[in-house]
Parts: sequence; structure tokens; C-alpha cells
Amino acid sequence: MACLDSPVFNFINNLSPIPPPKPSDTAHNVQLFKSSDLAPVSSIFASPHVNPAKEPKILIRDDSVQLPQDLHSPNSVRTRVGSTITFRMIRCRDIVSENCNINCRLNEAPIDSSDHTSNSESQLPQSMQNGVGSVESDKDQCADGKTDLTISQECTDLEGMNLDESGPDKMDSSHSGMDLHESQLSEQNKDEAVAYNGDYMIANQPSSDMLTLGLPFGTETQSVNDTQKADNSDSGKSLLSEEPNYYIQNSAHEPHLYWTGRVEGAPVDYTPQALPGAMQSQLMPCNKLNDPQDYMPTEQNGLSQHLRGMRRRSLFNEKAGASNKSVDKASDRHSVNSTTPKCKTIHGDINSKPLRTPPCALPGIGLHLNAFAAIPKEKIVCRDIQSSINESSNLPCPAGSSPPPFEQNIIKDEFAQRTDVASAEPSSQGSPKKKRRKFDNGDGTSCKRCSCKKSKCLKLYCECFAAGVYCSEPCTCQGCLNTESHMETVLSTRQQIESRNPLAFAPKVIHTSEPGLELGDFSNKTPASARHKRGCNCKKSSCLKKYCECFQGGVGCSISCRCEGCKNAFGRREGVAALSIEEPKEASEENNACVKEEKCEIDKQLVIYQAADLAPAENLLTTPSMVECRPLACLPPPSSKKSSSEKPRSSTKQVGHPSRLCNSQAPLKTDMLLSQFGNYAEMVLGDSTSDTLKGNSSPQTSVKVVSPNKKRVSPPRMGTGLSPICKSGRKLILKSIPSFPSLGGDLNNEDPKSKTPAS
DNA sequence: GAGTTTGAAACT
DNA sequence: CAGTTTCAAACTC
Repeated sequence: MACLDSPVFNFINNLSPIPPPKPSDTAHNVQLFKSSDLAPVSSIFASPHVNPAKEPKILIRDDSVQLPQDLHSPNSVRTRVGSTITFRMIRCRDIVSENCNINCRLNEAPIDSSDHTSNSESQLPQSMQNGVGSVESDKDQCADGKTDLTISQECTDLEGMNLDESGPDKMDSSHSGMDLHESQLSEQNKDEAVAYNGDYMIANQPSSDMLTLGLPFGTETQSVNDTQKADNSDSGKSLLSEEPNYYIQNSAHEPHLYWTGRVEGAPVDYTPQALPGAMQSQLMPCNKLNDPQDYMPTEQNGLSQHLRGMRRRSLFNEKAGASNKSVDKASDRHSVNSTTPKCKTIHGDINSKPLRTPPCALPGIGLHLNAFAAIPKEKIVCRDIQSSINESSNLPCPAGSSPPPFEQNIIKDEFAQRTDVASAEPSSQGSPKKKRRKFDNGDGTSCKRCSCKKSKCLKLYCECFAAGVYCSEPCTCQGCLNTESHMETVLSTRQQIESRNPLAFAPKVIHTSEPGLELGDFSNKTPASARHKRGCNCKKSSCLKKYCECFQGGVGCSISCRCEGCKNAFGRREGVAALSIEEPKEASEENNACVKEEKCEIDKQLVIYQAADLAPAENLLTTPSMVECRPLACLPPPSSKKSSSEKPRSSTKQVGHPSRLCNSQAPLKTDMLLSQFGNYAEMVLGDSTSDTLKGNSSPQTSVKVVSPNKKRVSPPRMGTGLSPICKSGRKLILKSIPSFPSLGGDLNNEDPKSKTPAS
């Protein structure tokens, strides 16, 4: 790239140890960022090295931020292209990884720059300013800086990686596309910028580390504000002010964010009108959502995530739908949207339907990826926040009380559902229920639209309750007590259930690593990618119908299953496959016995994942070995009672690591963020994160996600592992896990044959 | 839309 | 812990 030649780059390069951004890796970078988010954070903080690398990014970011201020003529940019790329990537990070917040701040630092990155930064900024003038110009060019921001942001969420393209160049091109909204964008951008701030703010808070970095929120905010001020100070402020609105509720495992201020702060910024076209589009579906409550509360709350989510959604949805702005159309997008209306109603029923029901937002459900993207962030955020914040202490909002499901659960559920939708169900024909589910699935957190009559939605029978979400209008339940107004009841009930079964609210399906196995090997081994936590007990459905939780979750049956005549398309129970071959049923039992050990191992895996899900992101992130977490047996922690029944066995063996698990569990702290993030990433990304961690970042995955074409994304079945992404990611995990045979089996993915069931 | 089937959850 | 009942989703018609 000419840019490289440019004195500026040279200069920069000299300054910072960090090599010039790897354009080719952009995608990787993005992923990496994600991964970084997951694990690396520590590294980031730990080593100054990181900073340098980030610096350039930071600079960029600042520029981006500043862009709005500066209007530029577009052209200089390309030289910068590289820089721009990095720049955006940075944003991606910001968006993607909360952890990144630090980085971002640093970036923003330009304002403060002196503080953070002493040398390089200062230099960088200069370079930026000087040499980069081009850059700024670029950004400025974007003149649309706004547009850039918006674009970048949007892109960042989803495509962070792709953003590269979006670069100024795109800006230009995008403009054409964007033109329509440019005016809006400018405003929107402002908002977004603000939103970012908010995000950072939030993220920062959670992670003490970040704080330690010395990132001054104020500074950031200021910087941001400044930039924003240039454009719109107000929006930013409002957003910032909003931050406080977020409240995290941690119940041992279940962190839940609640948008306390949902109504308060939101109104101004969130109003779809204010939002960028994309945003609007996203919102549109939920027009009803106009009120922040509707959508904000649940997931988006976390960070500006709602924005992020919006963005992502917009990206996917819009793209999928057609143009970004399909927004208006967005409403049309899917029948799903039609469903959204309920959200509004919910809105009306503030009490009854808690925040969590963002389902409306999901409208894009069709796009599984979108859902993932959206969900993850939210969840991630939530966790982060959670970690940072303790439980509901804050929960001023009723929503806060919402029964906290494991995020993971939700996510997984989403996956499962998604997978279900995608795979199993022929797309549901028509039954409204099915459709609903799909929608819900997309959201992940969205209400499940239960129709409980006798359980009052206070039992696991109730999907909403089981998912940790309040029932909302879409639900047709009777005598529902799963509402904000009955928070106490809900919580107490939840506790009771958990006391009985600590894992009651844990995700039913655990997505381990290994997508690949699922499809292929399942015969012998259950697809490692995901497994049902407890295992199903199907007898008549042959695990071929949704009655089977495994099948419903889009995962193969595992040893832990007690199903009869398992024919799970996602993977038969290990024993079964062998049995089927050798001995039909009897063997099954025998196998069970024989397999027990394997089961234990498997269980461990499952458990581990669960644990990871719960908190342990650390494991994932920090150590590939995280797997070790398996010992999760510890998992049970939350509920004082350990679950008796469920998984203790697994715990038995590898106690060694359990500590981690335990740690992870209890602690949701900063690590939690990472871990959660990681988990989340895994869940959502399907291991892609792990890939990133490994360094395997597969552009593909990123591509898929990023790809403007929803289509790519839509199909993804995280859970099933169908998606290549998952596979890749899984591998990593598996590798890390080597100790366990079963895991090894997972590893098989790479070498399917190699797999030996754990013995 | 009503009725049946199914398997998990809850209960004993 | 095992067996039974209850429940709501999934499915069929």
C-alpha cells in the first residue's frame, strides 16, 4: 500500500512497535479483537505492548471520533486506507469487545493522549495529525465523518472486520447509499458517538482494569463530547447520562442488565427518528419499540449496545432486507416484524412485560447471525456490567428483578432455537407458535411467548421463566406471575427451583467445541459442538422431534442422554451409534455403563462449558486450557445446594481446575467480563472467538458474520456446529482440553477419525 | 383451532 | 431414588 510508503506510516511504524495494520488480517483483526476481548484483555492491560499496537488504532479512532468535527474532502484518504482500516478495526473492538474499551479510550486519548500512550501515542497523534492529515482528512473527508462513524460503527458491530472497506472509500461510496440519511446520519452519528461513549463508560466501569488504565471517562467522555459537541453535544450527553440507567443484576450466575432508565434517558436518543437510518431500520420493526423500554432493556442495555445491536441488526437486516434504510421497509421485512407490535403493547404494560422482551428487535430473526450478534453483545455487556456491578442492588427498575436466566442459557437457547429453526424445522410452516419461536429465537432473550395456564409462569415449564425473562404480551399465559410486578415472587421461586436444582436455569444445551463432529461423526460420538446438559430421555420421538431437547437445541445426543432409539440427526448418542451398529438396545445400557466414564468426561465438558458460560470466560480467554474448567462441577455453586443430582460426577475427576471454575463462578468480576465475553463469543460466534484466540481467526467466519449478505449469516447454526465458524472455534477449545478424551474426540474435528471416545 | 402426543418438570 | 402426576410444548388432524 502506498500508505506504507508514506512517511507518515514509516514514522508511525518506527514509533510504535506495532507493525502497520495488517490489512489482510483485517478480518482477523476484527476477530482478534473479539478474541482479545475475550481473553486478551488481561494481556492488554498487563503489557504495555498492547497499547502500542492499539495506539495507532487509537489515533485512528480519535480521528474517527473527531471526524464529525472536521469535515473533509474525501480523497486523501486512501493512503490512509491502511490506517483507516486499523482505525475501524479499533472501533470494532470497541464495539465488539468491551474490553477494548481501554483501547478505545486510549484512542480517544488523542485528546488526552499524553496520558496513556506516552510515546507512541503522542507521536501517533502527531502522525495522525501530520502525516495523517490525510487520515484526518480522510475521516474528515468522510466529512461525513459522521457517515464514517456511523458506518464504521455499524460495521464495527457486525462487520467490524469488513469495516476496512467501509473505510473512507466506502464512506464515499457509502455516501451515495448513505446520502439519504446523511442528514440524519450526521445527527445519528452524533448519537452513536455518544453511544460509544456510553459504552465505554459502561464497559469501563465494569472492568476495574480499564479504569486502572487511567482512562478517564471524563476525558473520554469529554473527548467524545468534544467531538460530539462539535456536532451534537446533547445527544452525547443524554447517552452518557443514560449509562447510569443500566443496572446489572447478578444473581450468582445470572447477571442481568436492566435498563432502569429505559424510559428516562432513552427517549430522546433512542427514538427511532433520531437514530440513524440503520438504527431506525432496526427499530422500525419494533416501531412500537420506540420506547427504549421495549427493546433497550433487555439486551441492549448493556452498552450502547442497543446501538450496537441496532447497528448489527441494521447491518444484517438492512443488508439482508436490502438497503440499510430499508428501515422503513424494515417493518415490512418480515412477518416477524408484524409480531413485534406486541412489543409495544408490552411497552404499554410496563409492568407486565419486562425489558427483556426485545423480541421485537429481533424481527430480523430470519437472520440468525443477526440475532447472534445482537444477543451476544447484549449479553456480554450484561455480564460485564454484572461482573462490575453486583446484583440487582441497583435494580431500581422493576425489570431488574427479571428472573435472570443464564445469559448463556439464553444464548444457547438461541442457538438451539436458531439451529432448530434453521435445521430442524422446515421452517415452520405456519404455526404461529413456531413462527414465534423463531422470532424469539432470533432475539434469544426475547420472551418465549409462553402459554402457561397453571404454572403461573413460575415453573420451568414456562419457557419464559426458564429463560429468565418476564413474560410479555406475546405470551398467552394465564395467571402469569412472571412479571416485574411480581419480581419478588419470581425471584423467590427461582431461588427455590435453583435450590432444588442448581442447574435448572442453566442452558440446556451446551455448545462445546466442535461443530464438525456434529454432522459427521455423531454416529459414534455426539457432536461435540454442543451437547445437552442433562441429556434427553426421549423414548418415542427417537430424538428426531422437538420433544427432544437435544434435537431442539440442534445438538446431538450425548452419553448423558437416556434416550431410546436415538436417531438424533445432530448426532446420536455415542453408545447408540455403536449400539446401533452392534447391539441395538441392550448395548445401550451396557454402553451406558461402559460409557459412564466417558459420560463423566463428557459431562465434564458440558459442565465446563456451563461453567464457562456462567462466568469463566477467563478460562477461555486466558488459557486455552480453559477447558480445564471442566471441573465445573463447581458450577453448582450458586445455589447453595449443589445440585445433587446433576453433575457432580463430572466434577469428581478433574478437580484440579475446578478452582477456576469456582473462581469464575463466584466472581463475575472483571474476569467475568472477559469470560463472559468469551463464552458469549463462543456461544454466539460459535467458537469463532476461540479461533481468534487461537489465532486461527478464520476470515470466513468473520466474513460470514460480516458479510453484508445476510444470507450467509442466516444459515449459521452455531449450536449445530454446522457453521464453519463454530467448527474452527471449537477446535481450539478442544485442543485446549486435551486432557479429556471426549474432548479429544472433539479435536477429532480436525481429525475426525482420530477421535477416540474418551475412554 | 381442537385434540393428541410427548417428555420434562414437579411431586410423592 | 424411583415412580407418578402435572404441565406445556410439539405435533396432528
